[in-house]
Amino acid sequence: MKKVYVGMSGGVDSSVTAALLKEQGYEVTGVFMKNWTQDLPGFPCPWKEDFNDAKRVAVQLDIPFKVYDFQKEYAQKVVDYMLDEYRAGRTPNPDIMCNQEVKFKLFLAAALDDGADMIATGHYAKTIDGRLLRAADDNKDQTYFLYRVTHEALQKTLFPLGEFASKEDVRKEAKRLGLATATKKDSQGICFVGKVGIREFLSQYVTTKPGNIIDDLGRTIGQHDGAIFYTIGQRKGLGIGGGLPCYVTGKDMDKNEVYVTRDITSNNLWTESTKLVDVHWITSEPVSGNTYQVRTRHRAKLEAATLLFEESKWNVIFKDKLRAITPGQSIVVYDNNEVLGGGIVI
RNA sequence: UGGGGCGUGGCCAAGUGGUAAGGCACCAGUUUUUGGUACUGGCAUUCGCAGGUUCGAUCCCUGCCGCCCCAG
Repeated sequence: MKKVYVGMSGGVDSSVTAALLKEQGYEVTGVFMKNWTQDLPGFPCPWKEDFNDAKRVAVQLDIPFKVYDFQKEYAQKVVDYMLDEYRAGRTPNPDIMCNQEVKFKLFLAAALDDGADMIATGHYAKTIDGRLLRAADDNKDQTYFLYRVTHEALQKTLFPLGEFASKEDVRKEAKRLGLATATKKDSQGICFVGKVGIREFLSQYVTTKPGNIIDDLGRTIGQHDGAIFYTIGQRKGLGIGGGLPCYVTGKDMDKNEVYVTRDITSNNLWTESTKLVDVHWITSEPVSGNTYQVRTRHRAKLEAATLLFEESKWNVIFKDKLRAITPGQSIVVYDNNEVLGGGIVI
């Protein structure tokens, strides 16, 4: 009987994951990863609540329950990474880093060390022979967040929810199983900051100064309270009225300037190609010159793009120009249903 | 201080005698395990100010204030 350690966050998805595996005959142990516990002014960190929910479900399922404390590593690998990227003027994706560094590295290692044969999470994805495949439910597919997980880690991972046709089915399953978390609301936003906006979070760690908002004709048309808060394609929060909406097209951290356009078709907003850094390919790299499907943000539709390896860098040439391709964000490459890997926009 | 034009919510902007369109911004909500996007809803008892005409004025008249343009 295989021993599986299931990462239980206290949400429905991981609860169902644990329950299903147990039902399938695995020897399941629930593990709550304690990654972040700090409160922010006005926003208590929800970790305790989540912990209680996870524990509650473990008791219901009558499975062993453990807590792994990764706070130190999480702060370093995820939060510091995120802050550094923002300071550098890029827009990072901390959840991708969390999967790479914490869930599918630290957690996996600790679980194996504890005697586990496999780990499992409530991600909507499939894995076969250490390959990563899109979830059956295209609407919930979370492979975008998982492209940096290694082949070796995937070989020891189970994603039971990948076969579900919809989130509704997962909820039904949770109800059928009578899980305490069956009706718990889905979490959104960066996992560790909970309900807090990224803006409030960053404010705690960086000092910011007001600066100019400049349009494509070089005119200063407004003021912002810190370039770090803005990202490419952003519309809200600029406070500029009159005429058409404004979208951020770029920023200069040294000058503390934010650039915008009112022209939704502006070339500053639409990109036809980009280079990737820190690429990660799960089993093998793409064939240079071939066309694949890429995803430039979670839940964005797959877009055709040609991958070209030139001057030691992977270039992505989109079939159609894409909106708001943002440095620091990830582009994930798909070969039909399989995730080949991806990289970070330079 | 001669001529012309304008002043509608934070911004842009319709209306022009019958009781304030629309867009942007903003706020709220929905969607979303990143940022962001998108979607839905809310948002001027009031039209620079003061008088007058009228049953009734943002719309007509007078004066004042402010702004712009052309002449200078």
